[in-house]
Amino acid sequence: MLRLYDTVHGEIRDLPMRDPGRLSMYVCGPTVYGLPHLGHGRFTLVWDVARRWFTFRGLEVRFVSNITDIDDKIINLALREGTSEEAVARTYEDEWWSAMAAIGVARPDDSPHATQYVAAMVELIESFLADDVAYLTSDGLYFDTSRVADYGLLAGQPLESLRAGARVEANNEKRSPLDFALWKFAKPNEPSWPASFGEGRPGWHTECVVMSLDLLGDGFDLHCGGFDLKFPHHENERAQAVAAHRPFAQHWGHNGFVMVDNEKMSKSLGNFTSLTDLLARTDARAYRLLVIRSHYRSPIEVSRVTIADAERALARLDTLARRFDLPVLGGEKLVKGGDYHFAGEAAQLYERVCAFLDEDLNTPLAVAELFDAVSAANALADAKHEGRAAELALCVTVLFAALGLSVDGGVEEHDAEVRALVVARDQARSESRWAEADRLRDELVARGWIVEDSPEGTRIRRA
RNA sequence: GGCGGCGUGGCCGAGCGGUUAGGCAGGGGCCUGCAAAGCCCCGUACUCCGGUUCGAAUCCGGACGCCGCCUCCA
Repeated sequence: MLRLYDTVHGEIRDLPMRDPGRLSMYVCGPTVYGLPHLGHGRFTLVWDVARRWFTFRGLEVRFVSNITDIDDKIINLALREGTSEEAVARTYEDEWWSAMAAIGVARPDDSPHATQYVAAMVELIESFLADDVAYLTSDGLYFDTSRVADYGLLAGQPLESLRAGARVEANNEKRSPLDFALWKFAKPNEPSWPASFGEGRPGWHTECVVMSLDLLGDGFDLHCGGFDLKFPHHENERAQAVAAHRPFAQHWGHNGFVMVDNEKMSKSLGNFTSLTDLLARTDARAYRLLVIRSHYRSPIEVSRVTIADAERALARLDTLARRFDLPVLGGEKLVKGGDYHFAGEAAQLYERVCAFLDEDLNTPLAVAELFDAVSAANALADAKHEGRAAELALCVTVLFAALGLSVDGGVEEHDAEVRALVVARDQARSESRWAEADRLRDELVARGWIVEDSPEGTRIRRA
């Protein structure tokens, strides 16, 4: 049974399924006005891992994640750079998808754009006006949060207490500081859409509720995002669904932040590293390993030290792949558990890892178990139990692949000149000309190779 | 001010009542022509102060420190 922590109930619960065997999942996506940073990388990795694991376990997952392509930040950037909002959104959406591809996050089944859903949003807002749940101010339409009885459910506190904690608002026409913009009237030269209540653009909270319900339907299963979206974003999405009398997400999942020097990484703090920068100097798989080594709800510390640490751990896995000549699995194609059957130690490993992951995606325990299995496989092979060792090693790669981590021994290209050095070294070694062998090794090292001896002779790989 | 969370060995990071988490780094050994890789062994850690218990990192109370949300935010 697959279980997952649910924010509303504050406990781990069975994963709900409106249709047994099929899981509908919505993850709040990015606003495309800048390069994706490590925080975006974490939330996409976390939910990509979840999606992959649920798929591995036999569920048919429908995974939807939006692109917010109209927003104040986009407008401001377009103004600053003297370009159009469309151009800004397109540029950074392209950056987004290439970063996602680079870190191995599989494409959503649907990635709706806010600008494609404006008409539906207008319709929803009209119904709010009709029901007196929305009201007009000079700069737009607002949602009256007092009309939702259980407002504050996701925040975990009652409306009154939220209201008391709210800071000073710029807009004093709001009835409550908690009320939020459904629609912002267009200012000169801003992109806008027609609406019966006045030309303008939608507020952020309205798009996700409209798109998720449209694509996944009433009462869809799972709605996910970062902890910071819990309130007010998810609260407000939910409030609108309630006001529209539509059953909303049955289960809410939230992931922890990426921390830098014990502070949340965010654009507003300016302490972020873009994924693009990270990928320029790091194997993307190391970041995934770093992410799955801790629990998805915990904060993770990301620094050159922790990334380097993960890179070395990853090298240990790749070494295993090289030793056992393991297939490279994973990638864009999601792995299904039903395709594999294991015996002996591998079967036991499989059971244990599944038990950990089925219970609130406990990736750190699963990873620890898998690293134990790496040692075990090597030890078995050292003891000449080749068959058992190979089976266990294969199971390790299958389970890592299930989490989207491709263990890869990496066959690397080398030219004839390098090849000649390797051959010459093997020759020297076979004749016990050690000084010559060491000289040839030094030469290979100088060309950027790591040299290892094996029963089959000199093996090299990129340093 | 309200709500939530956290403080674990050199670092990262699990565990949440009794048994080695795991990784990285470090030390010793085996293997190796020497290495590398691999294997084996090693640190005996849980902010502090009380309490509950036969037994607490794990439960309760308090103190201190830190973080997050309440405003755009993954």
